[in-house]
Amino acid sequence: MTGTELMKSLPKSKHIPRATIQRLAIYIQVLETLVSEGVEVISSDPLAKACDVNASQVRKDLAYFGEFGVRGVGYYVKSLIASLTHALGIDREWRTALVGVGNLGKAMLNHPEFRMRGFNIVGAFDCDPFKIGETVHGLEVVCTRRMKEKVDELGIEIGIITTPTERAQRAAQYLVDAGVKGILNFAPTRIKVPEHIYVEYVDFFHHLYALAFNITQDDLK
Amino acid sequence: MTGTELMKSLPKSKHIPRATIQRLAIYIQVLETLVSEGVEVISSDPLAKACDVNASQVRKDLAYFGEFGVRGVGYYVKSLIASLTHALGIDREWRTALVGVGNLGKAMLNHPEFRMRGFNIVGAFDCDPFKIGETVHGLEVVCTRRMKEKVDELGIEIGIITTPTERAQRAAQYLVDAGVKGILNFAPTRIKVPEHIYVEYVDFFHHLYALAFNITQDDLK
DNA sequence: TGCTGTGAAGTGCTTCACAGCG
DNA sequence: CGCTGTGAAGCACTTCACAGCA
Repeated sequence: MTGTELMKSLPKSKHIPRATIQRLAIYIQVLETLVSEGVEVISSDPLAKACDVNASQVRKDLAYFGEFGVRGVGYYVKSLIASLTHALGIDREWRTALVGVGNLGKAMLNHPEFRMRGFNIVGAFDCDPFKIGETVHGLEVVCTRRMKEKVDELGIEIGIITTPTERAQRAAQYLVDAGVKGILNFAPTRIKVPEHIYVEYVDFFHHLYALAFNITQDDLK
Repeated sequence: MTGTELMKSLPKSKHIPRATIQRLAIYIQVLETLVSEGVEVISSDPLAKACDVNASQVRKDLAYFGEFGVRGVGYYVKSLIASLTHALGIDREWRTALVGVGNLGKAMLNHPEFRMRGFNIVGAFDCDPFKIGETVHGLEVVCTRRMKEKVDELGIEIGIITTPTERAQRAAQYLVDAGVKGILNFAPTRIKVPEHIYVEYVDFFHHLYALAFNITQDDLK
């Protein structure tokens, strides 16, 4: 399927719910598993069950981006993956920079899936003089102050913050000043950035809180 | 404030939206920052701004759990934190087990905030014979097959999966069989568990997809 | 007076139900 | 005939607006 074909199947310019985007990521994940199992076609019902959502929800979500299904048949798995990755804008390379080369930062730099999924970490920054110059997974750790220079040079659009909590805001400021368009923040704190910069938070504690709450509720019964 | 006082301020038995629980975690995060800045009282409006939500939303969310505010004044920060952590059930120790001692797993075992926030990682499991017996951050890595024994012995209620994608389902099965009540899954795949087990997913790629989508949309304009 | 707590109104996402097409 | 795509209905969360209390 070509890019042109994909483009013409974008009839909607309506606002797309954030929840839909989140589910799209799940659909892609499940569809990739299906490919590895040799499944070629799937209808909305089993796909929905595998994703823990309603079948109408699946069809409606997909319909925001085009008509990908075949009536009476279902969706061709591989072509649907292609359509969805295109719709999300992840069918290309995204260059990212990581700030904060601690335990978590190193784990991310060594994580093979970033490259596999097109989110190349091409810059690693830290403000600790003992870490600067060190090579982690083939990448030289550079001083935070040289961020703008590197971001421009390498065409970096997304920043990943893996600093300790107290240095997250400063890392965010450096990334914003360097001109990134989005930030993935692993530090367990809110960061302040200008309106036009997108921030996504990865906070395991929020998820642990949700687990604790649900388990506690159950135990009360 | 005592536990008894907190209990009596739970007048609602209505269903609490999941979104509310997620925001509660944010409120606690921001309130903790306020404490460290020496702020003693805050009203819903500035708290809402700091959390990027509507002030009514804050008041309604808090009202699910009791009446914590003082009219004409606002909320006492420290006492509100106490009330909210109690409401979520995180004002106690939760014992957790980690499965998969790779890069990410080690980063988690070395992450000081787990203990700080009461989510003690007291068991570390792996199926790799070269890793079994190794000590990571003072914890001995134990064979996955001994999970039930250890979970019972240590009173573990929550499992954390940091295995590679393909071993996540097996890890989940071991955890379920061992009797945990909730699972935090870092592997980028859906896992199948019985109805009564809670699962939370931490998937950075989903967040990166959202960033990529938003940035792409902006660039189109 | 100032800010909370909350019924009522508003909004947007989800689910239903079925027309329409392969 | 089976399954998609979609208007309409349903439902849940969010925001408004103000009564009520410190």
